[in-house]
Amino acid sequence: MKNNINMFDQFPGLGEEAKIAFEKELDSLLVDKGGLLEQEGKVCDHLYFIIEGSARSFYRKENKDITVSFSLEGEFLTAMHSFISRKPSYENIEAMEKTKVARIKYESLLKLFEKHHDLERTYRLILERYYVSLEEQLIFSKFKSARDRYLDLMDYRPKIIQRASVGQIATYLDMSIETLSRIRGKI
Amino acid sequence: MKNNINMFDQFPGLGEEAKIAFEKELDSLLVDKGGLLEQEGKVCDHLYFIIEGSARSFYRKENKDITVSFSLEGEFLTAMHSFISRKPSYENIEAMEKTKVARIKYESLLKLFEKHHDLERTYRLILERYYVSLEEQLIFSKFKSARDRYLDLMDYRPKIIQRASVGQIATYLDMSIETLSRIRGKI
DNA sequence: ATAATCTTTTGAGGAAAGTCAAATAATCAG
DNA sequence: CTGATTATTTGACTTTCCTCAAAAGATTAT
Repeated sequence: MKNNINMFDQFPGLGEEAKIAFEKELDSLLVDKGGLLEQEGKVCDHLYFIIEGSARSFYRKENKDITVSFSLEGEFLTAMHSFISRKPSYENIEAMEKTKVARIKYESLLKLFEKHHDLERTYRLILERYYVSLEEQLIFSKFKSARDRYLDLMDYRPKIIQRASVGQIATYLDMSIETLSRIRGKI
Repeated sequence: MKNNINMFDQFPGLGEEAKIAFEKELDSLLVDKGGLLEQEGKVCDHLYFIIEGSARSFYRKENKDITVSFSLEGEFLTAMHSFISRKPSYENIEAMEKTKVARIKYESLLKLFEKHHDLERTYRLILERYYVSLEEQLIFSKFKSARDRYLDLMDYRPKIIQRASVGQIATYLDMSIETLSRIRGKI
């Protein structure tokens, strides 16, 4: 449990009772590099929290894939669209290295909301963060050139540049591998 | 009040009490074409519901602007990023024609949440919808060519094509006015 | 260690969409 | 209604980034 402690640090409003009830519903999971936490075509039933390691969310289109987000230790993660809508996901989530996650089932979460309104609030806050980061990503992708998108990523999330491959970063920044490689060469 | 009735139709789980309490906190507003509901630099304090008319959310970058979304009658609307984070907004929201909105203050909403948990849930659902549509927009902007983005908009939201200008649609679809004009010419 | 595989870099050429400029069409104010 | 302003279309040219191809560099399995 020591590992999970920081999970709630981000949500000071949460009462002891709710934390305990929440933790009771968690189970934990170890995934190897390249292993899938979520797969397109299936409804996403879990909200994850990364204890150790990192993950990548991506869509597949024909042969190429499009990275939507990278997640590191201490972050919550799910295929939000499917988790929300209860429809099959278009999203895949894979571990970028050996990764340990805690996770809670959608159903369990809804049940907890009935008893613990502060948990529903916390979930709302997670959702809000998700929203904010998505919006930032959208704006940023529209305003900036390929080169600036890369420089921004270096500023904001340098760890990702260390931990993801050029190919993965390229699909995240919406440019070809070759373009990214050339940009990196000229810094 | 007759006008507002459909506001809750979208949220069947909501109890009578909560509806009444919510409506008590609403005030309504009439904005002329081009009038601003929200302005960059200010914290967004309101959640809006469009009773009649339409609105456009956009960011400004140097001289050009970037349209993030269009909203029509029956839809909720706010500068979500600022509304959530309580930081100054980068977003502007303008009426695209003479527009009637109902709105509730952020503070009022939070107070209502204390008493009416079903309202907090409804708000969560609004947030979820916001999220889903944003994600769809992000994916769609990455997967598709300029031409396909336009064809998609025609399919999904034909009313927008009728009501927004070529310039506004172009900034929404992230292409130049000229490119959009050429695409329209070739259909 | 060595071959086999996968990833990244580099080069050449091409496609998509952008910019600038001018012409045409639509809208608005008096 | 008419001139003035604003929006849209069209054309010529440029830029950005993509694709294809091949070489160089890492990584992995045997």
